[in-house]
Amino acid sequence: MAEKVKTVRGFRDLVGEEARKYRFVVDTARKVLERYNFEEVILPTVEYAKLFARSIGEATDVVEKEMFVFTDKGGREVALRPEGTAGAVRAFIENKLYADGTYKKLFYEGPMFRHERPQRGRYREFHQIGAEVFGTANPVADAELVGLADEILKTLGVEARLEINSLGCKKCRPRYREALLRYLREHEEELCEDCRRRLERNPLRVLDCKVEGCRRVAQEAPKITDYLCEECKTHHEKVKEYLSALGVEFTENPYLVRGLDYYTKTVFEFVSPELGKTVLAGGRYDYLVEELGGPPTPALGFAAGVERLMLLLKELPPRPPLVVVIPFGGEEVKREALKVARLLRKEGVRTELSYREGKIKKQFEFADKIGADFALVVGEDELKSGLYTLKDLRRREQERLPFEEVVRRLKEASS
RNA sequence: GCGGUGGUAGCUCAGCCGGUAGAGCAGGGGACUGUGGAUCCCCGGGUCGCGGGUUCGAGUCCCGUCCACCGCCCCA
Repeated sequence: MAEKVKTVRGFRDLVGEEARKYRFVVDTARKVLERYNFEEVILPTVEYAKLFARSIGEATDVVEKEMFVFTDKGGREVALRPEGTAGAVRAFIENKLYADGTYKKLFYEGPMFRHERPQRGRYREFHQIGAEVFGTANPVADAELVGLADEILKTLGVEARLEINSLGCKKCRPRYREALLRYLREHEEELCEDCRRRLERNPLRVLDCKVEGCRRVAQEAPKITDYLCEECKTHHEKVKEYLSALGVEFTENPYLVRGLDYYTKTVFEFVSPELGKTVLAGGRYDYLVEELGGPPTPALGFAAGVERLMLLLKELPPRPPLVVVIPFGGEEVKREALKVARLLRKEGVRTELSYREGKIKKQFEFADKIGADFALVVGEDELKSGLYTLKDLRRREQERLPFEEVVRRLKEASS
């Protein structure tokens, strides 16, 4: 045999049940999003690399070491998108979606790419379904967006606990950063190696380090919520108030910081206790549109990890019942079976026409093997009498029925 | 990127101190000439992940490499 070509590391096929799970997650999320009047945008997978550097942040891990970057034939640096928000913002600006002066609610879905070590629930090509709201600073939007996320997870039957925090704005975050940095410097020798490195670059990250010593230091660290300016504080209080009004349960986590630079004010994460991983996360990014060359536009959004949600699905909705049409006999029978199968499909019945030849026993074995619920025998006797043999393979009972009755029964079973 | 575990039949795995590969399930055929999940009989199937080394001889030992999984970092 010739050499087998395999998938690239971290890339994979979704086959059979995996494909159905993927579809179920995406379709379910889409239905909820459409009920909230979000509109789909279909975005490119490749963007100029600088888009991500400027939005996510030069110094973040995602940009620094996880992007698939390459040079195109014109010598431009392009990248496979590592997340969806940057592209959505770029599209919002490029298509001038701000022009009518209202706010815009968009969603997208598709593959993202990060060059990381693959493991369970983490692949180099993974999929996200994301939602973005452009053009409102109203905390009602924050609460409703989180509520929407909550509804998607509940509809999927996925359990996750919600954590929220506020990261402040241009006015208050620098003040907090200074205070935190001062505090962390005093305790530098208690921090792990990684965190000492983080100190200058991204001191907020130290707060959610899992190393014992760092956690102790973080416990006593100044909390951002104590440093919020009036506007941010009010915003944060309102978001919590509205969430409670919606009946969405949450816990406040002052150490929740997120790894991307563009966040302001509200940030949130839904964490699955079963996976020990975040399945959906997002927040507000009030300066990003402006920073990417658009008009000043407050905005917020989230992204859900499709693969992670797939791992948490308890059950898939069943496929509709399957009938196998079994031709038994000569050419005339095959012609009839072709027509019969087509008519059944036209009536909405999931139908497989058996291409097997030979003993009828083999035909039934085939029907059984592919998981059929019914077998419909089209043989010489059926042609003569006009009565078709319909067998319920689960109950192991069969009847000879006129075609109209066969259709009626199968349609009923399919509904 | 770092650490750990593992790759043997389609699948799950066994294979001892190195002596040239096995089980169960799955698959194909039959017992059973228009009826499937049970039973019995028969059968096919393997570059032991890949490359190199040690050895008279390597699935087994050594080195490298690829891949998967788990943890770390990070993240959806």
